[in-house]
Amino acid sequence: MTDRAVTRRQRAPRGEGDKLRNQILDAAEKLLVELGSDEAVSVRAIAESVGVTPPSIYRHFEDKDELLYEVCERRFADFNEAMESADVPGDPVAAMRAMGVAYLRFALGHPEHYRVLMMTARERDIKREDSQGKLAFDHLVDATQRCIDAGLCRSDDAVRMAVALWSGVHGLCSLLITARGFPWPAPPEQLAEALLDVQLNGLLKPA
Amino acid sequence: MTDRAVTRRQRAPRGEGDKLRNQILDAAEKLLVELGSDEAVSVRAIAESVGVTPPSIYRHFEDKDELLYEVCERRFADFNEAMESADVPGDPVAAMRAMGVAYLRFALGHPEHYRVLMMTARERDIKREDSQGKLAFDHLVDATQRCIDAGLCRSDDAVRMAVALWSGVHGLCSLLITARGFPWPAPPEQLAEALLDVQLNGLLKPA
DNA sequence: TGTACATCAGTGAACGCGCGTTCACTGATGTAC
DNA sequence: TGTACATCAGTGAACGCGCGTTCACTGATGTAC
Repeated sequence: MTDRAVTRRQRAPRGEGDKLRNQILDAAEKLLVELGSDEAVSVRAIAESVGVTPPSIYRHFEDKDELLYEVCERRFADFNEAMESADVPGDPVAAMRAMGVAYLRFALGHPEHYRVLMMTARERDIKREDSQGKLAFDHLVDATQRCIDAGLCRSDDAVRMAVALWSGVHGLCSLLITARGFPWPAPPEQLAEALLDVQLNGLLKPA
Repeated sequence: MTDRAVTRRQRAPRGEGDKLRNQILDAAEKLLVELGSDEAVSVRAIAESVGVTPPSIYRHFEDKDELLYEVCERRFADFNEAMESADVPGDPVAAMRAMGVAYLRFALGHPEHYRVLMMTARERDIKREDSQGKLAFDHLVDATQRCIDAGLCRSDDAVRMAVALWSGVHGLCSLLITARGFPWPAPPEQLAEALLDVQLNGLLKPA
């Protein structure tokens, strides 16, 4: 295989080790989305798709788990941005609804990331309290607290209310992702609207 | 290994092929619960734990997927029984609440089964419309319809309302199962009560 | 400016593994005559 | 009652696979003198 020698990757100059690192993350993300599950993505396939040998991966990531976690965490930063821009000041109820819709859009737009990060338990994740997922939840608690402060809610426990909201939206997203064969009575966005109607009616004081 | 010949399993008489079949299901279930995921359970481990060689499995099940699916489906029959006994006639609102609690109890009591059946997408499942999961959903729709018939609900779309309820309870269950490291503000049953308060307040007409 | 040297990103080859599944078979159980 | 035979549950051995990871290495890039 003299081809090998010819195709051999140009080694990155000193300062630019991050270039390959990012290429690895990009390739891993692409494979994750194509293959639909983190277990279907192999280190070997990632290496091949970058044009590098498998051991190179280990110069940049401790192991496969860390690599895939970082792939998702990176995309979840976008998720948090989407949540933040949904969370407009002013009407706190409208903000909560907008956040719910943004959540659904993100989850259904990136179902594989969502699955890996929010529907898969791994030992490592349990240790990370600073994950993007936690950040997103904090936003939700803030928005709920604003509703409480405006005197709009039945309860004054922002955390529990946020858990209820999160449960509903997460539940809908994960069911839509998992049970694709289920005879859903309406398209996702409509189901989300109906769900949010229920949740908000339940959280807020009757008009 | 003359030991092998000594330990060799007594072959089942003609009519009793189901005996081994059930032993296989039992062993697979035990392993599933111990190991916590369907991928961690191997056909070889199941065979060994029954005291049989791996190929024997294939006399009783088409492949691994079918075996594990049946393990869960079998347990989900219990789930449906629990849902049915929760669904007492009389007060339809109380019935819905009781079904929600029964759902949570089952999911948290059998998290591995729940994960395999309700949190994992597999090609095969999509084809099965007669699964126990679908049956459980139908119960929920029935209970919701009774609330509607009693003139208690804001909406008259039982299916959409049931989807909203299911989303909430499933969401809470799956979050509790997946995010075990999350700083939950209360024990599961209390979170469920709070969630059901929200959901029912949201579904029902204000008093 | 030129040469010897250190650095370290990426390589090639292999490790050791467990997996799901197939195949031709064995031999106890039951049946026919 | 006794013998030849069919059945078929379970076996033993192997197939072929892809996996994550480790290891000693190579050789271009950059640095010191």
